[in-house]
Amino acid sequence: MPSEPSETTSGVGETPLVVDALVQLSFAVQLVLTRVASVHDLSVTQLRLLGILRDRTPSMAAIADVLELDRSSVSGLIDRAERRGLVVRRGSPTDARVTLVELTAAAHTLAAELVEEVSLGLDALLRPSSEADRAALVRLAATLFAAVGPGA
Amino acid sequence: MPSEPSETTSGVGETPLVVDALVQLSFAVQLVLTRVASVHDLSVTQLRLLGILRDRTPSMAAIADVLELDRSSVSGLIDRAERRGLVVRRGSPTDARVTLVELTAAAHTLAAELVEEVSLGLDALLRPSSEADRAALVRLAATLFAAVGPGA
DNA sequence: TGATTTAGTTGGTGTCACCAAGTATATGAT
DNA sequence: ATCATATACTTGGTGACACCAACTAAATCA
Repeated sequence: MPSEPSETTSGVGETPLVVDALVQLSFAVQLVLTRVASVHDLSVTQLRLLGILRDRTPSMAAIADVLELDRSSVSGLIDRAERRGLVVRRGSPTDARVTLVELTAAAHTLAAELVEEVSLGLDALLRPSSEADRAALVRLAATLFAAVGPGA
Repeated sequence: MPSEPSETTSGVGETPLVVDALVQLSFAVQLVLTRVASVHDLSVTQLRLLGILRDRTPSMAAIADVLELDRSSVSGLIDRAERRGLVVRRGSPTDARVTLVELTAAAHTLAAELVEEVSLGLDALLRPSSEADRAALVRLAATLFAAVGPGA
């Protein structure tokens, strides 16, 4: 539950502290993403989209799966991205039903900048933490990643 | 956000891994929040709002500060929450300009359920990780708050 | 008192996410 | 080979959310 720093009364199991920490951390990261995105006049979703397309050219359906969005949501998302010159729709050579989505050259450049800026923002967030704790975070995310699957 | 060597990063060395981990983790948490919220027909923002109001009765401005939202966004947020019987607007006895926002009894009950469900969801996420890594996560989040302060 | 700041609302715009319904293409069963 | 069904994507409609600019009302201070 997104609460403020302290106080987590109930809490199931015996891990309210961890739960709070996770939620807080998550919102802090989202805030960094939101800020970086907004500097470039993008939404966090568009930012995420660029991240996904940096090394892939997936179908609409594949994008919907990764983002856990409805297909129609992806249609709109790609419409807007296309209108802004960030992506191009391409037909699939093997299946006339599918549409593949590809980053434009300009968007590739932009994506690189965004990665840089997000890194800077998150580094700032992590700077006060110990190296050991950061390593633990990486392990934790890797474990989680194995269970849940690729997210962004 | 997939990684890429972020060259110019000032302080930390092998940054991209940690950055990736953080972002992945953040989206995984948001996904849990989104699901829990949607089961109760709420948005993540409303969920967050309930979390904040659980132990406070802040002014509109204070809510805007904590959530880092525009005041007008908070107006709309509270409008919708009020329409759904989750909160009540109360005038301040000391300053006729300010509006205090309070959870209804029903919303208090709901908030407790939500905390429960989020805890379950996040516990599931963390289950495969070691106790030591979870402890590191808590430390990390705590450090982060000391530096950045509440609000995220 | 009169000017300025602060609190909150309203109106307008754009993004985003959903659902239901529709088209087109592929696949499977008979 | 054909017909039913499944899959890929789009369209239209709705609502939430977030922003900005402009506005009212109440405090503050000069």
